[in-house]
Order: sequence, then C-alpha cells, then structure tokens
Amino acid sequence: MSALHEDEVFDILTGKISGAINRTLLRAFSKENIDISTEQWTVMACLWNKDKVTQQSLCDITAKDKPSMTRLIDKLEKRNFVVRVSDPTDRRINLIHLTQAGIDLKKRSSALVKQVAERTLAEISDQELDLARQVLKKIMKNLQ
Amino acid sequence: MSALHEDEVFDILTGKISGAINRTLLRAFSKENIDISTEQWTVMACLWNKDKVTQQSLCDITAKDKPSMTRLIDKLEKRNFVVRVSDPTDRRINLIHLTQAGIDLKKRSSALVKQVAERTLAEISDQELDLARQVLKKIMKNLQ
DNA sequence: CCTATAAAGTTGTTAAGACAACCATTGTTT
DNA sequence: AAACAATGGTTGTCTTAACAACTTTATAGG
Repeated sequence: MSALHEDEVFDILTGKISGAINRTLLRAFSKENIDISTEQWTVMACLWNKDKVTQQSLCDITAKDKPSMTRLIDKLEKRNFVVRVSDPTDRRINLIHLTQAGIDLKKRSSALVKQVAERTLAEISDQELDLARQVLKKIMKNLQ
Repeated sequence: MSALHEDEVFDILTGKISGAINRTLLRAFSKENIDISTEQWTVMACLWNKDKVTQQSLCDITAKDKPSMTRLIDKLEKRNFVVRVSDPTDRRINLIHLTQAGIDLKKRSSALVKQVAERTLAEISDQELDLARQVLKKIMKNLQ
C-alpha cells in the first residue's frame, strides 16, 4: 500500500550496491595489475565511447562536478592515459585526448569488466533487468 | 538477447543514483539547518532502530569498514548525538548510546527524509518497486 | 566599444571510503 | 599457565566527493 519502502531506499542511499560493485571491480583490476580506480575507469569508458571531448561533457555524463573531474584527469594524465589539448577555437576549453596507452587499456580491462558484470547480473532475466532499469530511470528523472 | 546492459550497470557503478539521492537529502538537511551528513544520518537511523549496539554491528548494517565507522562516530560524538559507553563485561567493546539530542534529531529529520523519499519514488508503482527491489537483492547476493 | 555576464577549469577546504598496520582484550589450545 | 589466534577499535595514508571562491576566456547588451 505505502509507496515508502525505507529499507531499500536506505540501501541505495548508503551506496551499498554501487560500493559493492565498485570494490569487486577494483579488486579485479588490482589482481590483474591494472593500476586504475573505478572512478578513473568510468572516465576512460566515456572516452573509449567518444574521444576528444571537454571536461565539462565528462562531468555531465558521469554526474561528477568540475573539481572532481579536474582531479581525476590530473591522475589520468599522470598515468599517461590521456592528455589535455587546448582547443584553438576556444581557449577556455581542454579537449581530453586518449593516448595509445589509454586506448590499449580498454583491451586489458574489458574482459575483466565483462566478467564482473556477468557475475553481478547472474540469474537475472532480461525482463527483470529491463524493469529495474526503467525504475532507476524514473528515479533519476525524479531527482532531475 | 545479451544479459549485459553496460550503460545501466555503469550508472549504478558510478553511484549516479545513490549520489543524486545523497545530494538531494544533504541539501534538504542543510536547508533546514540540520547539520549532519547523509552518512552520519544512516548511522543515526540504525541507532533509532536499535540503540546501544557495537560499532562492529553498525559496520555490518551499513556495509562500512571499521575505520570509517570509528571516524563517523567521532563526528557524531563531537556533535553530541551519541556517546561511546564501554561494555563492562567485555572491555574491547564500545556500545553506542543515543543522547537526548540524538533522539530528538529523529523527529527533526524524519519529515524531510519522507519528503525526499516520496519525491524520489514518484510515479513508480508498488509493483515496479517490488521488482526493482528483487533485482537489487539478487545483485547484492551475487556480490556476496 | 566596453561593461556585464556566462562558461570552462583550477584551487582550497572539509568529509568520507579503502586498505594496511597497529593496540588492547578475550578465547583457545595445548 | 603460556603461547597463540581471534575480536573490537584506532591511527595513518591515499584517493575521491562536495561546495565555495577564483582565474581566464568568450559572448551579449547598451
């Protein structure tokens, strides 16, 4: 009857789910000597999908704020996975370019990610997943 | 066909959902001059449900590690919402007791939390929510 | 023009999580 | 009883997130 199921909202709130996935993936990376955090990986995943974009657009996609992105990219640049390239037509803008090492990282990590995703979603049907996805979408929309 | 819907796993991974709920609630607290973080609130919520428990049991419930809990409780103690009480029968143990201020905080915050929860879950039927919950439960189980 | 405003990034501060190493106390095993 | 392991907490270090304040560059209005 009630629309409030506090325990479940609570679990999402505490980040139990995302935290658990995060830790699992991080351990998988470290086990394979891939020296990258999951946060850094999500930025890389954006770039593998579309390269040479602004920091701001990476913020929008990952729902992180600008300072967080600045520091993440600092670390990725230090590890030589990306470089900042100033946009000649608008000098406020940094376009983030993948390096060869950044491109190579995709191959090294994608098998691991697929493995973790499969383990995470085991025994969940496509139907169930679709429904869960719709609910999550509505929640995101409700929060703007 | 494929069980991999990477974009959605990705959203959970990035903590987009939990982050958005978190920020919304934090802003609601701060707007009402309730000086507490959402992480601190989740610990308080555990205590409102069951008082005088060990730090370890709070770790288990919130899925945080011991150092994180030590520091969260440091902060809650500094704000006078809880006190550490040494267990006389086992001197390794701190039992975390709510103070009167800690008890009072529940009333001040619960309306806000209910409001945010309602906004978060708007236009989502009980059926949908149940299904989503089952999926999340399976995911948690898959990750141990 | 030129002033105001907005956008893109950076820096500073504080809070939090992960991990390892550690201390104190209790339980167990001979 | 003594050595050992296990449990409950704390501290140290590194990484990350949120928010505010700031710099630089571009755009819009008068």
